[in-house]
Amino acid sequence: MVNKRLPARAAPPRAAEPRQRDADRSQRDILDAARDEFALHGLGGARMDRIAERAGVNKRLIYYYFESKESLFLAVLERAYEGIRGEEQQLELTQVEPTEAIRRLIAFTWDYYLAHPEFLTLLNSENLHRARHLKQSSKIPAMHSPLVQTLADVLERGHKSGVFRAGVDPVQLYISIAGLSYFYLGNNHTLSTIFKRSLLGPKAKVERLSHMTELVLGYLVRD
Amino acid sequence: MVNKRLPARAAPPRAAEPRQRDADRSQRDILDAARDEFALHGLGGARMDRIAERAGVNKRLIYYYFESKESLFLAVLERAYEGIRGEEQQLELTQVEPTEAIRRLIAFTWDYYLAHPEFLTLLNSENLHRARHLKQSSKIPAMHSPLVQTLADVLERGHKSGVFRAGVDPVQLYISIAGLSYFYLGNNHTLSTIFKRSLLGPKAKVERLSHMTELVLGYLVRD
Amino acid sequence: MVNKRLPARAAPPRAAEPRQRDADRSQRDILDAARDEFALHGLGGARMDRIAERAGVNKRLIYYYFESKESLFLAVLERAYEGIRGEEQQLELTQVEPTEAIRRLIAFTWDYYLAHPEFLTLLNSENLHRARHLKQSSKIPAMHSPLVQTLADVLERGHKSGVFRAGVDPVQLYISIAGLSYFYLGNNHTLSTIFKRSLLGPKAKVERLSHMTELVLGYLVRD
Amino acid sequence: MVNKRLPARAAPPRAAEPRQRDADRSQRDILDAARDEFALHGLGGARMDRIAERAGVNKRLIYYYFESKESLFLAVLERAYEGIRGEEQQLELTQVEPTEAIRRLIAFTWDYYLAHPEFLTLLNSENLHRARHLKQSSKIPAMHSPLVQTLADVLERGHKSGVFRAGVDPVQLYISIAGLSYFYLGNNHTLSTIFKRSLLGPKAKVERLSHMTELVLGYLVRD
DNA sequence: TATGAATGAGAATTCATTCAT
DNA sequence: TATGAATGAATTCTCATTCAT
Repeated sequence: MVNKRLPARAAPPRAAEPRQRDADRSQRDILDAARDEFALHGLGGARMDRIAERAGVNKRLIYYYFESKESLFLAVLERAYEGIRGEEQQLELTQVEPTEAIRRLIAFTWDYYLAHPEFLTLLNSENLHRARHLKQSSKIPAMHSPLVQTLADVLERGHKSGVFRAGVDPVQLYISIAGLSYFYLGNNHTLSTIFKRSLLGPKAKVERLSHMTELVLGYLVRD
Repeated sequence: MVNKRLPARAAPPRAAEPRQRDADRSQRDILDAARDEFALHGLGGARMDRIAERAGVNKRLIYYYFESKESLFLAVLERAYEGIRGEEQQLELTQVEPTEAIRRLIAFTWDYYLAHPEFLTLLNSENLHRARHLKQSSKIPAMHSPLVQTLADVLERGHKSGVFRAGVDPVQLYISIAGLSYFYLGNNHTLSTIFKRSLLGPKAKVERLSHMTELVLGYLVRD
Repeated sequence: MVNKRLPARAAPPRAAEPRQRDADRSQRDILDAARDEFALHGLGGARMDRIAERAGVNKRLIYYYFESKESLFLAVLERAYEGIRGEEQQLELTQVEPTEAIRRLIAFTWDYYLAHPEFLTLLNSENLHRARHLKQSSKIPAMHSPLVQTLADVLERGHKSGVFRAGVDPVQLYISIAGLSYFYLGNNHTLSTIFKRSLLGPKAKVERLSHMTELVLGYLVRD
Repeated sequence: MVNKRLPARAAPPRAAEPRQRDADRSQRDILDAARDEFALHGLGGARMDRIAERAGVNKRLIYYYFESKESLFLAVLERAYEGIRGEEQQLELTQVEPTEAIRRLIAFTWDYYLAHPEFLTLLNSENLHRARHLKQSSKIPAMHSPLVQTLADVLERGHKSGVFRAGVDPVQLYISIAGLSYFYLGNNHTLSTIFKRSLLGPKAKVERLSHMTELVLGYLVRD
């Protein structure tokens, strides 16, 4: 039941017969399993045993490819950022009208978080650890310059065409767009409990997305 | 020669001589220590040993007052919600103009999260555990009806006086207001790393607060 | 069979019923067991499991009293030095004639090493680790000043009374006296194998002691 | 992203490209590496991984040439004894005056131990294991008969010419000569710590050698 | 002859919790 | 109310060794 939250994505091999000697496949399986385990239990609560079992590999193999639990976590984190930033870049925000670009970005963020709840949990874990792992990675910060660049371009175009208000900081806006989805989805368990209301029903989801879109565009678009 | 005779550890926060027998004080100290420990390390990473040491009590005493780590966590969580909701109620949002009420709520949320970073971490932990503890508490949901009530009242007054737009869901709006601060502050470690930019300098803080206020009011206020 | 080498000295309690709550006794039992285990297998080869079993305590208790394997090793080492230096001081070398004092010291060293083979092995281990643990102890070097003092006194008295040669360095001499027994006993397994000759039979022991005594006195005493 | 792709370890001592197929060279490299590793960490503390890395060969190759860690240790031990006994035989002790022969033997032993500290550590390890490996070797004891023979000859010649005292057991004397250097050098870390004095400075070394020589000759030579 | 992939059986250490006083 | 002593069940990580090519 606990596992249900995470889509079964590439069911682990779990084969009883001796594992294929396929280094790449083994590493991928380990990373997939680790991502799910870390997402489900956090860094501290994750168990190397369970990761091995999920991945269908011998526990020792994890240490063969990844040095320790911590560096495995970093590897998972890097893959996670690669995932979202990679898809994000395919939105082609610079090719469409500014208003449409903002709509797309909000919807994409919302959909991605919905489809990848583990991403939220991983970030929470990493923040609990004060970005200790992230700070060892040079790859990750590099992925974010284009994002800021793109958003700045959208905002500028919007302003120049007289549609958007002036003086909007792209980083500030990005954090707001992300935060609107992040908090709703990542804290959905406590929120739905304290407000006694389902947040993930089909209707609720539609409503949230339009609320967020209206909120952001209501602010950006000047009349 | 042996450990117990030469306690080389960092000097305990409280006196070494047997603790005064003060039940209330002990419980409070335990809760404070637990809150800090859970905030710093999450539920999984928290150590009963450290809580006892921080609280200056014998570990056994924690079990005397609180049944287990889990129920200690719940007690901490209840106190945390009591804290924020209690202060929130003193904002007297129903007594002031709708626009001012929204400003106050945004600023209060921001300031409270800033002053109580442990609140964010506790919520993250609780969500990681799918609100398992919260669901055992009847006190907490009860605290939130007035909040929704109050916000609904503000929105209605704003609409009736022709200032606010119509059809705004108070829960939806509350989640947005909270999320805007929550994500920025709770994920500050990863965000400042990936965006290579300090988020907690005096100037950055002022800017964030006005960005959030403009965002929300830019959406709510109709022209 | 392997255990036979070390005298059973204070048979471990090994009781099945819950252990007495006697902190001192527990610590002593652990130290005794650790000494035997370290002596038998070296630091690297020693097993915390076996120490716990030998001591008749729960493995966890070892960590309760001693921080780690390494600091347990240091505690054992300190006790070992205390043992030999303590007995040595009761020889009253300053009270007897110089020649007799040297005889006594040689015989004592020989007998002590014979009775405490673990002392030799512990020192070997510590040297393998480049005295890493010893260097953390301030107690141990302090124990050795009196020894050097005493030996210096003996040598000086011997010289003044015209019996001993002049210019003998007490540290140098002590190392020689210790080394003569140490190598013979500590390397007895390889030596008896390569020389195809028992070194620990009653006759061999008598012969070794008189050889060493003649060697040292033959050098010291001038004619 | 993963370990195996970014080998961050200290650059291996040998080339990374597949090793030349040179059976003799590989075996020699393995033995050298194993000797160093065993000397540094003892049998129990030695790591097959490190030996392979040090030797610049694949770990599997060690098992190809040497059956197991234990038999590798024996091979190392045999080479070590061959080394010292081989050089010793070139001293030509039977060709020189008895007094000079003894001087040479003492100096050689001292110098050899100084130049080959690993020899001492290997012997310590082997004695810790009660000469378990040595006992499987027939080669090693055979190397020692000539040594005893030679020393017996020196002693007899010395006695016959009226220079040496009578009744000196060559094995006994050899053990003493070896022990005087062995203990000083092999236990140098603990000794220099407890006596708070450097034992390996140039002056200290000269003094030790003359002390040992005087000690032994003071005993042997009759007046 | 040579190697990368894989593993089972431990190893030290940790942790929440209970016992006895 | 308060505490020092004690523990069973994990948990991460290690290690010599074997498999498949």
